[in-house]
Amino acid sequence: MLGTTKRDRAAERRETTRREILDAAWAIASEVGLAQVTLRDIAARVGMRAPSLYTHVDSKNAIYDAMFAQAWTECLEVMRGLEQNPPNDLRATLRLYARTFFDFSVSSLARHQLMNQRTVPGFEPSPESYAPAVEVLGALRHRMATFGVTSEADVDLYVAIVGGLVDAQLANDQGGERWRRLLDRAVDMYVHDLDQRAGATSLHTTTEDER
Amino acid sequence: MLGTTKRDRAAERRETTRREILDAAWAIASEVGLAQVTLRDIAARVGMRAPSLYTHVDSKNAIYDAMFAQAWTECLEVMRGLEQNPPNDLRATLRLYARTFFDFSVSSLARHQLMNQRTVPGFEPSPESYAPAVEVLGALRHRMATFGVTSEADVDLYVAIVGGLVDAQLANDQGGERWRRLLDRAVDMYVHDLDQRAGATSLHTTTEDER
DNA sequence: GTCTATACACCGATAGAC
DNA sequence: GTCTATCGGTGTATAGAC
Repeated sequence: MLGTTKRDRAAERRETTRREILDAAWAIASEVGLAQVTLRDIAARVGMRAPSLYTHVDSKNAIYDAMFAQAWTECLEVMRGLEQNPPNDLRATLRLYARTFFDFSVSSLARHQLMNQRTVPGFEPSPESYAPAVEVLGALRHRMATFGVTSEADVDLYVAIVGGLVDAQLANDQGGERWRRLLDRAVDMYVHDLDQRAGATSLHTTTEDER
Repeated sequence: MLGTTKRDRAAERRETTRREILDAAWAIASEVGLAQVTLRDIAARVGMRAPSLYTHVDSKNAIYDAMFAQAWTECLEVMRGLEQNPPNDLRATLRLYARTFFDFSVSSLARHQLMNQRTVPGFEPSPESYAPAVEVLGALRHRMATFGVTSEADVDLYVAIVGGLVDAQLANDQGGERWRRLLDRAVDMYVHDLDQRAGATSLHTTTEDER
């Protein structure tokens, strides 16, 4: 049917333009900073005037929202990729997850600020865009549960430690490895704490002392 | 001398006005958010027009800079206050420092954003304003050194852990205690790791300086 | 010295012509 | 769909009143 084809082509074109807008926004964000992205700059990069963007996006924050969803979706894919050939002990798993998330986070300051910090004044992610972020945490929770780590506090502590290392790295030694070097040590000390607690409650699920 | 008195009085008045401006900025920041502070709102609160502020401050970022210095100076005083009757073992000391810094940070979101996050787009603290922040870290370093903890990595890890807990608390459970409850556990596991390493390096627990 | 009015350049967003 | 014109908002520079 011709009508359908036409409509598909139009939708496809629309999609492409939207992609170009987001790509332009990412480029500007990584060049001059996330908060320094302006609609006029985005428009100029895709060959438009600023108001024309509004036929493709609802607002500037909608652009941030789409970028937020993109970032966390990409993160989710990276973390899901780890489930292919997973390590069979807790320590190696948490080391791998920590390093993967760390490297992903540290590889783009603008993206990390969008994902994890509130560096854009008025922006609050929509529930739909927030979903993949929740899923990343859910995947981690599920993975940890297979090793018997199920308590909220245990997961919270792991998340806080890894997040703290990421933040410290980006804030104080951007492009360096000063905090990255501490990842394995931090995980080991966390796992040791878990083992100790598991021993106390006689909930031993993993063999330890590999290293 | 009359001249001197007059000049003193003028300077005093100037100082007072400056204080009022900063107080107004803090008030607005805690009410509507740090980035939502506008010169016109500050001016209105101190009974001025926006441009008049420029006779007392150099720019809006200069206001942020002064607030940054205030915040870290206050933090320094709080942390210095702990040196009055200090605990005599490492664990208790690090627990105390962590909890004190945590509670200080968590008690004002706007202040924490200004001190530790880059939530204000164009703002970068001046070296003078940054000084008290460095001093806080220096005081911690000195305190830890009295217990033989001198390596940069050891201090870095402690800072990252505490900072990670603070960020997680403010980002995910503002006003709650979900991550605050993990403070002692985190410190204990950190101290245990230190002890283990001190044992592993057999001889020197204190003379492990690096870089 | 303090403050004001005015003005400028920039921002996100809207209205309406083509 | 894209444009121009414009609105209300921002930080800030400056000239001049008191």
